[in-house]
Amino acid sequence: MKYWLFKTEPDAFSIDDLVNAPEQTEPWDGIRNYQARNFLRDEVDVGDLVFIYHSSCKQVGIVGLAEVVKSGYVDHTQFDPEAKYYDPKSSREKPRWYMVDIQFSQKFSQLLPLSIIKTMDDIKEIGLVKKGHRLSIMPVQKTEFEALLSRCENKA
DNA sequence: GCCAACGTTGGC
DNA sequence: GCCAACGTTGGC
Repeated sequence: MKYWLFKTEPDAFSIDDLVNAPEQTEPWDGIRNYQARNFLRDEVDVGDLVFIYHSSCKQVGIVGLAEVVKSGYVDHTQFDPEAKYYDPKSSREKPRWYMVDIQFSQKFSQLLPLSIIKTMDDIKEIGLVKKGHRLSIMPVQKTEFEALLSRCENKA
């Protein structure tokens, strides 16, 4: 099992939207970055755990946990000229972009702010704390995942 | 809204 | 294949 962190802008899609989604499950579409795509297509597996992270908003940080329920498949929105993430250079014969489905697992009673994550002694590798790392899909080491998770859950 | 740090594009 | 220009991300 692997661990991930997915960024989302809560104005577009928040943890509460995931809670309210049918079966609390949502396709994670719209990823248009090759490195992130490679993770979605090749490495994210059913059963992997995913931190949901709110970015570009007032309170930036980890807000909840989800589980992967469907591994990489073609993101059909790339073929739809009406869609926000339409990619005219992609084709059905050679699709460029992939997505996975995730299901809500839990919402933490308090958001774990990025500012706190940056001060945690045992959190040194996650992309969030590294300069200039902007990937919206990033792997999380098991040890760091566990440290972050316990920090989130102990903050009742 | 600013701006630093990336990623992508396209001319050569 | 280089690299300048441009677009995007995302914290602050």
